[in-house]
Amino acid sequence: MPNRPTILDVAEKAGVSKSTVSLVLQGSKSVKESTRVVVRQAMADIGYVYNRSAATLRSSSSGLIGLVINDMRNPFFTEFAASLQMYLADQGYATVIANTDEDPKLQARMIASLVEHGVSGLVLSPSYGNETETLAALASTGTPAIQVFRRLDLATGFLPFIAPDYEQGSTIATEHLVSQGCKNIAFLGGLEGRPVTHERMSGYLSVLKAHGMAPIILTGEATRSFGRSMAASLRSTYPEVDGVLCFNDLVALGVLAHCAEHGPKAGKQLKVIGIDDIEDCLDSFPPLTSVSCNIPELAETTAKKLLVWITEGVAPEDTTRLPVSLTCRASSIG
Amino acid sequence: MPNRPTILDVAEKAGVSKSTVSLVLQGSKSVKESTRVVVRQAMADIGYVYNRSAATLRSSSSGLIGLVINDMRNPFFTEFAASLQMYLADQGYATVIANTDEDPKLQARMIASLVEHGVSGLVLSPSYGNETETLAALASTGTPAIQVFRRLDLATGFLPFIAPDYEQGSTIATEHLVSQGCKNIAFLGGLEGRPVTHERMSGYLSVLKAHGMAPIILTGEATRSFGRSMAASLRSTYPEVDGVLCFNDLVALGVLAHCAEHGPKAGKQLKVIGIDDIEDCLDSFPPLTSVSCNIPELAETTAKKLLVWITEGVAPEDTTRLPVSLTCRASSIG
DNA sequence: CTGAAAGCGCTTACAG
DNA sequence: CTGAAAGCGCTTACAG
Repeated sequence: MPNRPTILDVAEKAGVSKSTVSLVLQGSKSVKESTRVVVRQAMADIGYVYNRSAATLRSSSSGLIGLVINDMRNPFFTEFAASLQMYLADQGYATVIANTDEDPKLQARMIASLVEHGVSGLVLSPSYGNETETLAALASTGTPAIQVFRRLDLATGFLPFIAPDYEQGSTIATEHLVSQGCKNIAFLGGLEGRPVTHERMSGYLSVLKAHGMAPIILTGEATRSFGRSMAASLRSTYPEVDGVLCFNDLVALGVLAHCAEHGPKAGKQLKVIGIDDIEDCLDSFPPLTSVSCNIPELAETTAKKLLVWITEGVAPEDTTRLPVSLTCRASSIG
Repeated sequence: MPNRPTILDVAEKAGVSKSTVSLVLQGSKSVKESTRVVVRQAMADIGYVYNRSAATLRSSSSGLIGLVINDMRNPFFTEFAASLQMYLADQGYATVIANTDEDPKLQARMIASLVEHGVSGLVLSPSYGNETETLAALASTGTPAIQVFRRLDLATGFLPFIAPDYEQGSTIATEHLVSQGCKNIAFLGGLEGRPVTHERMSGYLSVLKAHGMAPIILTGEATRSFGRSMAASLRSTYPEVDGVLCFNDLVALGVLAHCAEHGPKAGKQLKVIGIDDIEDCLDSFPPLTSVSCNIPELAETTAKKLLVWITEGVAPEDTTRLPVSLTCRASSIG
């Protein structure tokens, strides 16, 4: 392969100066239509490929957006990532997705790497721990960055935060369980002491209080297998429980899996609700009622605010909460 | 924020020339340990951040690897992506993950964009269709690229291919069903006419032939919901079926979901096997027997071969098949 | 082991 | 509407 052609080659082929080629590349209005056509044709003829590194160096804007995710194996995050990437691609930005697997050390390294690559902006669904390093990596260049779903304590007033209104979500979910006649409602999953756990629990607590009911709380990992095992211990320890709100859909799906195997009948004897409304909710038995966070909308909002920040220098407000709704399916009606 | 410091600032602060700083950055052996320390310290002091765009421009190696995936919502691909990224990160490469959602148009655009960004190499799990454009985008710069899992027809001899040995997988899975006493074994899922469907079917067909059994084949989408609905029609149309091999785990999990709801008893009356061995196999009811492709190993093999190609110019052989194994769980033993 | 100089492929004012 | 020139921040031979 001979040396990759440059705008100089294009300019020569098209019989214009390289500035003109550059302007065509940027879609400038000040290039005559006829020259634009000639230049485009020349590019096609000699197989020109735009070199973004050069452009980035000169203009210090890479057109690259970093997305750092704490758990890419959770379908919820995957759906968010896919939506965000689609939207950004439409706007001419490429997305670099990095998975930190809840490892804060890795998170700091990934962010540092993305910053070196000159990302124009960053979306972070953070892992907890090591906050100082993570934020230092971010602060080193002043790259616009938004945190989503979870909030790092140290980052208030520095990293704008966008998330679904989990408190509202757990409120309407718990109200729904009450209206379905549940008398003993448990909350399952979510790691103790995490802000996001408390948020998702808060509506549950206030609704129970309003109805004079006592909370039953079993915290733990947000996984299917935790859901399965908790369903078992719930049954032996609190046999009176007839409704559960789960930290997320994975936990709820684990509960349903246990019920399918050992009973009680989900939907009938035990009403189950998850949070996130991932696609798998449709295919469980019975289909899972869940608090829908409208992931595509959340992704689009995040992308829009980030792009405004990047292109116009206007940072979003410190906290944005998006409304949620309850998608009722058979697991809570019966 | 004042202008981001450059190696010139570091050099000044450390009292050396900028070449020396550059050598330190590259970990060159020819810098005295004592100067190395001084330079590193200077970097830390003034908050220096490496500018990779500049380095890329000069050295034409970006340290960026593109991963283009046809379906990021399938946990199988997510696990592959996560493994690949971890391995590459260890080697100092950042991964750009792009999802094409089975859209070949999008695939061509994504690849073109990655190439513009100067990725050092590319891993492609292709969407079918539009092959010419996809390959043209790839060929435009001669970027080393490997296709995984699926193979584009036009790409033979041009895009090396790495995949699990699906034929072997379907062979051992079908043998297992036979050894468990199944008399009527069906194959479920996978789109008609796709090479990957035929591969996964081939072992099934040959084992059935060897045992003088007649094949029962229902092709279709590789999703949970397809699995559910196919389980229903299987039961009404072929009630004699006592074993099924599914195109992938999602289909098999759909079948299990149907069985949990309507019977027959999976594992007992109907033995079910999937392919891919994703994590969810552990949490279904009953746990799903599956052909394990050893995703982390596949990811590592792919990464290693790609890096050898990039750094030493040695392309991998045209086809690499990795061995598979059967992970037996309750869905096929009863 | 370290320094001075050229150049990677673009964009960006500035003239004309 | 188009051209000539400078420069973005590195790396890379080449001297010394």
